[in-house]
Amino acid sequence: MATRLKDIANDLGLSVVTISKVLRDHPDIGAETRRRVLKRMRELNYQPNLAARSLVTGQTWTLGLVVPDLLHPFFAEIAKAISTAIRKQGYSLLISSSDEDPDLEAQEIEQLLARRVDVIMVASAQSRVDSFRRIEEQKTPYILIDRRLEGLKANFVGVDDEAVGMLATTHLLEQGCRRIAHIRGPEVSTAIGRLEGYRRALAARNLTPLPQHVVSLGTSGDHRGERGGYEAAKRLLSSKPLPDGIFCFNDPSALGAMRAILDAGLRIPKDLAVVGCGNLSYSDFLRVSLSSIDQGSESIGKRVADLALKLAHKKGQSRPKTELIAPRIVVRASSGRYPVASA
Amino acid sequence: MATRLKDIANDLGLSVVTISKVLRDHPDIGAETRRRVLKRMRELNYQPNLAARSLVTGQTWTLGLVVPDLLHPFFAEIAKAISTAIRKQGYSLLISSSDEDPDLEAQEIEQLLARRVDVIMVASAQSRVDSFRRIEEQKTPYILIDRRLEGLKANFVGVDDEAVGMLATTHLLEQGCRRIAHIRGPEVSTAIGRLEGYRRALAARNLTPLPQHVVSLGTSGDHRGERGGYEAAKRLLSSKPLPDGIFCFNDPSALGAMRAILDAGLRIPKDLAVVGCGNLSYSDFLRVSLSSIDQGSESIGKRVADLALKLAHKKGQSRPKTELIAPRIVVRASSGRYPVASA
DNA sequence: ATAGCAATAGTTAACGCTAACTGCAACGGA
DNA sequence: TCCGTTGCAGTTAGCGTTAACTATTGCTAT
Repeated sequence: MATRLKDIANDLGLSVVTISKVLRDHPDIGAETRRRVLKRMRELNYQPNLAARSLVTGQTWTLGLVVPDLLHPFFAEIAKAISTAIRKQGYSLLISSSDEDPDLEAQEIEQLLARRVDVIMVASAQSRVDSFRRIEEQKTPYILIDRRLEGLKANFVGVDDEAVGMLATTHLLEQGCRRIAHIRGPEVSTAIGRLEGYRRALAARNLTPLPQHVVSLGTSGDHRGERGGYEAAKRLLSSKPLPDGIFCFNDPSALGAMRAILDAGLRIPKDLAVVGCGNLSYSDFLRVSLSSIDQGSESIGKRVADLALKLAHKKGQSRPKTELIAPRIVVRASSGRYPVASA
Repeated sequence: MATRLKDIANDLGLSVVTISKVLRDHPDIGAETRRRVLKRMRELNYQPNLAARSLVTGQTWTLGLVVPDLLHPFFAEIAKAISTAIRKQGYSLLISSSDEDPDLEAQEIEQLLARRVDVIMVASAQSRVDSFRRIEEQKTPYILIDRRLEGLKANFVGVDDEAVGMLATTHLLEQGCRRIAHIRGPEVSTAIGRLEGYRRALAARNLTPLPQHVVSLGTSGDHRGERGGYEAAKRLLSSKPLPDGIFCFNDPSALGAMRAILDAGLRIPKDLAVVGCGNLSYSDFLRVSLSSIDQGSESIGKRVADLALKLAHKKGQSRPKTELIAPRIVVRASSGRYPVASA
């Protein structure tokens, strides 16, 4: 069916190895022979069988990526950036979506190990490290994206979540908010980091958050958090004293929260300012455009890719690297500095 | 490093083939032997080397997907649905984003061919069929998603674009619009089909669109079409007579168009009703929530996956299949039936 | 002349797995 | 008793490629 080295070798009266050497730019081939071989390769549209090559070299020229949700623009953008960056080097990308399910994620990681991908990249939904120990056993390099795991010394690329929390909270403080609430995410490093940043920003002004002003999204409901944000905000709206600003774990939860606030007849940002995190593409078109922390997903993707390529090429273990991306804030109507559509 | 069949065979004093047979549930293995082998496999955490297996079977248990843009929720959802559906059968998904660039897409297809994926699935940004002829040469089954190509008899799964155009336009007619404009997309099958549906819906009421009421998004600008929609709408707003309804090729262009309309001081839907296509996730949260045609991307993904699995298993060629998904309309504020936020 | 080397091409074996066939013992029916 | 069958395991060969040697020239330096 497909052309093999052997076909070219037969056509030209050469040995298979000679053709293979031409393919790999091996020095000990004469100019004329090389020319003939290359010509015939083009004619037959030769494509090396990567399975065969992998079998002997141990490299697959394939990287594996596991994300919690491909639909989430944050992860989609990372995936896209990785794909673009590695393409040039001849690598392909095996992507799977774990649906935020730790078991599914573990299963996917096993798949990637079975396929002997050169590097595994995971934005993990797990809290246990078992899967990663398995990866280490197989001596496959891996990179954690966005979320870290306790007790795991691994390569990591992600946003500086504490900086995220501080940036958002400090911004709200600067807008004049004094009773700032936080809708926090699940028990993963990102949520913990943002919560910590929120606390530290308040502490820097000698403020302490009221217990009833830190509520959790909960794990129930839709995966993106709109519903969770809606309900968390409703709880905040019935708390006393009423908060005058909310820093939301992510943009979907911020959208949910804004809906709850508007439904309750309050004004954004006049009565309550809102800041999200993620800076989703459609923020500009919202009823009240959402201020948000940009996590630089494209740059995360790019740096994951660069690190992955580095790991793919060097054989031995190397000391785990941590790359923190600095977040930046994009201020829109929901936190007040600009004209407000809903006012 | 990783466990091989040979290791298990040595441990148990059996031959490699016996182990391989257990692995594949071959009948001629005794119950006791099978038990011992399975036990040892679990202990050693055995994972078959898929490269080796592929080499001998000719199957890679890998499917390839090329989309124009992973960030676009339509394609992201398709990718996710495919990934979920094929996982259960032990297949993995190689995904690449062509960035709407025909040359890049052709290159990616070559990559997938070199990797001998079992089925190639493409939402194509190409207008030429060369790449697909290449796929046919290699006798790899393939499926076109969403966009068809002229002169290509291929498996196709996508929304019925003419129905999309008719649905949107008929809806606007029912809302009382009489001068309905269309912001059309590029010269690909989807845009052509929707335009055709738009024309037919009008024709069914003995209406003909004015030439100045069919404007093109253009290829320039950002890939999602917000900017294009904005500018196309501005052209429409300076045309005479002013349209009273716009059917937009996709949601981003509808968002752009809505911004242009609001910027011009007009009201949606009172002065101008707008319908998009794609039913993006955040439609509920927009300044004016956008009526949109839902293309059933999840069901497209599911059906692509099912078809792909079928193609992967049967060896011979089979007659190309076409599966058309029926679109449905989701009516929101931008086309009037519901209370309007911006009014 | 002739060891020694560079330049070029070929030989051999192996990567880990599976398809197809062969071997052998035990059993049952004629 | 003998043969055919059935149940179970092993042997052989090959998938397409590459790593690591080996072989054959012809040339240069001694």
